Amino acid sequence: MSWTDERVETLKRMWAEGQSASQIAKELGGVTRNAVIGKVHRLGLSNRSEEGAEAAPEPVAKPAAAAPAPEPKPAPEPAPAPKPKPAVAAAPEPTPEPAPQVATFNRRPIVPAGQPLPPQPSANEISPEALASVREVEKRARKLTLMELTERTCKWPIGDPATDKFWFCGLPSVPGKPYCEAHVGVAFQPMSSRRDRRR
DNA sequence: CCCTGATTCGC
DNA sequence: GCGAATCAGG
Repeated sequence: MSWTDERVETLKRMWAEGQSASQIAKELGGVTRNAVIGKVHRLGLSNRSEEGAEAAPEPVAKPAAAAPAPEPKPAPEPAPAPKPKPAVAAAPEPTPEPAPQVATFNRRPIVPAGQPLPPQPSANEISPEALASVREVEKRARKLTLMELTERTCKWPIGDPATDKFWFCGLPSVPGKPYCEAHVGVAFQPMSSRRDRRR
């Protein structure tokens, strides 16, 4: 891979946005973070501050709600809409994943108005052990913020996104999965037997 | 250990 | 110019 104008442009844009070198490298593909850093320096924009330009935009975002996919995969064009919904995982998983139930047990989840929440798993069949495990593990959640999540941290949302009482599990995720052991247990269920009979 | 950017230096 | 290796740090 070489530094085509287009790739350089993407690099510049992402760097300006506060994306890390490794993130940029992933986006571009075919290069390592070292390459990105090297290029950044050669371009002379090592310092993220730009004279007479934007007022240093904080890294990525400071969402009041939630802005999931920190990885705008394609399109070097559009700015990543920081508006998405409580959906989180970016799992290349074919497994049916019943959107994480965001908080609340005795109440219908309070969704930040607007975005339709994906199909609720509702009263599905999750082993009591799994549920117990989840309750247990959530007490030890690292309570990470959106920006603290990495590919190795559990991205299971805990709490109500509409309030301050919201964070992500953050415990070590199962390799290849977006969640920790406990949350994988409730997130990934086998093709339900007869639920959903038709269609 | 995970991650960050910075620097060096052979290519 | 490029980027792996290395350094320095959180």
